[in-house]
Amino acid sequence: MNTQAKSWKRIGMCQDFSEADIGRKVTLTGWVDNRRNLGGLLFVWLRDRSGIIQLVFDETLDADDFARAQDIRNEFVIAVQGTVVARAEKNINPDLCTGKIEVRVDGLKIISQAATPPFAIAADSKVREDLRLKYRYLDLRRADLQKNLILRSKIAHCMRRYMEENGFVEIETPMLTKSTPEGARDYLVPSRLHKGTFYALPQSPQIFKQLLMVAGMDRYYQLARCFRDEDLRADRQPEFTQLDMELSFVDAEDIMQINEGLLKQLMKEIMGIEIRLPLRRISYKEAMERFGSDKPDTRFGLELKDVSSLVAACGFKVFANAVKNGGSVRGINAKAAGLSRKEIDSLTELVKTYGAHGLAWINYRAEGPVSPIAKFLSQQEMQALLEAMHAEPGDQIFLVADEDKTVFPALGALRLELARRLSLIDESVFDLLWVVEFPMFEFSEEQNRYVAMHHPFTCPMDEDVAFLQGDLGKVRAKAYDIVMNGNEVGGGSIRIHDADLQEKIFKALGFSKEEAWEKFGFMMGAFQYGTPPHGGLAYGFDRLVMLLSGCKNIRDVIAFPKAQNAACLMSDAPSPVEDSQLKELGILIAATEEKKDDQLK
RNA sequence: GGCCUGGUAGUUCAGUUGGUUAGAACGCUAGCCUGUCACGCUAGAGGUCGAGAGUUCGAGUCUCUUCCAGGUCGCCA
Repeated sequence: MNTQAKSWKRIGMCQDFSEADIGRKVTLTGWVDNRRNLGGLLFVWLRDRSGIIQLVFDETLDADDFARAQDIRNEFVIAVQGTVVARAEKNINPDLCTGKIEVRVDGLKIISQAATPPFAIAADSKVREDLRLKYRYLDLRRADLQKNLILRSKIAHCMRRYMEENGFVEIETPMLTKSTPEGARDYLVPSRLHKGTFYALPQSPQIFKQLLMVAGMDRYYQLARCFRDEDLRADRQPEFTQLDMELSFVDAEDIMQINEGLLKQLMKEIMGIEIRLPLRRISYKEAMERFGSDKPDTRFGLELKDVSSLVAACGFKVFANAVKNGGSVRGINAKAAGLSRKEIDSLTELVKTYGAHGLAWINYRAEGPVSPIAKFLSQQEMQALLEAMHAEPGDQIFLVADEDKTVFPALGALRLELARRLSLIDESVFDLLWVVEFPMFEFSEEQNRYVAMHHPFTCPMDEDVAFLQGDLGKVRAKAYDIVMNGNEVGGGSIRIHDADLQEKIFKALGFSKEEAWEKFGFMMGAFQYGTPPHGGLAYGFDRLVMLLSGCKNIRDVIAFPKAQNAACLMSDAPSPVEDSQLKELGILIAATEEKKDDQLK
């Protein structure tokens, strides 16, 4: 071999080379992406994180090397030495960044052979999700996933830079923390030194960041790992990352302003989009009434209309009763939708999953309205209804009648589904807005009491404090969510820094002073020693990256995500542990069905 | 916990009313090939139809149970 004495250290990555390097002697390393063997001539695409460059092996190569080149297979890791040469005009590949050049190989080293991968390593390959997750390290070789992780890193860097420039200090908070009631299920970690007790992994750094304000750190931020033991969704993983921040001596206005600055910088640097400030703000009430959602997608219309008063006295019992019982009848006008009966049936199934009992519809044809509820309505009632819905011939009206807490989500979901089916969403638009004036409390049927909608340290709006002794449902919070394209990407609030007010809130939530001290004592204790007014916000970092990368699933922006059942298909976590480990922790596992079966054998 | 969709070759999928030996493309193996870039040509290997039970003369196809994956409602302060 004529090149043995030379170094095999690469002098650059695959995509670093261009026509400017023609004639240059190079050493390259990477994975074999693809090969085309023409007998006396062999083409290999060499791939690394940067991209692809074509290698040519031909008769000018040492005979030994050429023979070994025949053994090269996809995904082998190789090193080559050679010369960058120009491609003839007719051989230029316009789809490749390096398509005008190639490397004429004069030395080959097979660094690592590869078994045939279980699926093709290609950007567009459709592969079963469980296979992708089991062989995640191969899946991550795909250019599109690598692109996502690189974008994720860029976004994190952009955020950190903005925070540092604005006087924030990055501080790490503990992962082994105290389990607190309220909120999501905790992931628990048993303690060896204190048998029978458990740490909890943080659902968020909430309490610690507030204590940092008590400590006088003034402005804190962290790219914080968080854990919630709840069921997964396409945009929800059990462990995830937040950009978390907390600021002292601020009001909601200050926090929104500083975050608008962050969003502006982010959109400009990452997406090349100039957003106009200040961002739109709408109240929770308005969001629900107009869009049926507290995270409205306002890139399209199809707004909800309240027609309760028009049908309160009509002959259709479902409508009349809904209004009589304090609920409402609301509708959406699907302009010129032209949906078939079958499609309407599938929409009915959709609203039923949100608890609606049915979906009333009206096809407003040129010759008049056609509807299964037409026979229950007088001509005047129908006319008033159509007018209220701004109906024109060709439109389809959909109506849901129930309690508001059912009507809103049902119509909110229907609105999104209609937009998808009618292709009303412009995917190139980024729609950012604040939703403000959230309710402080929501009634939990399960616990038969009011619970904090955000968390119990959220400050109520000044003008609503009086309602704390009365109608808790009326109390609004100094809380705000940032919504992007119908997704909640961040949320926060002004916190309570006044012990008396905090006590009132706990009382409203049904905690005695003793209970509150037992659960949150270290925090309430801290607040006795001089607490600045403070508030903060946290972004769902993974979700934000997902939206900015255009991905539909949060797994595609996380290096090693969990499957839908929260398991890691690659490492097989969670898994049983050795009995000795359990013994050391003082833990006994209650017999499961499986174990009982084993014992019977 | 509920609902919906899917599971057939290594991968992506087709498989009609239950009926002969379950197919295609890509990938893989071998051979040929000096300008390929979705290389081409020839030949070949590769299947517990997710698993179990049932109906039937006969099940990839029908029924039940179950496992796995995805989506979703509940849940996610």
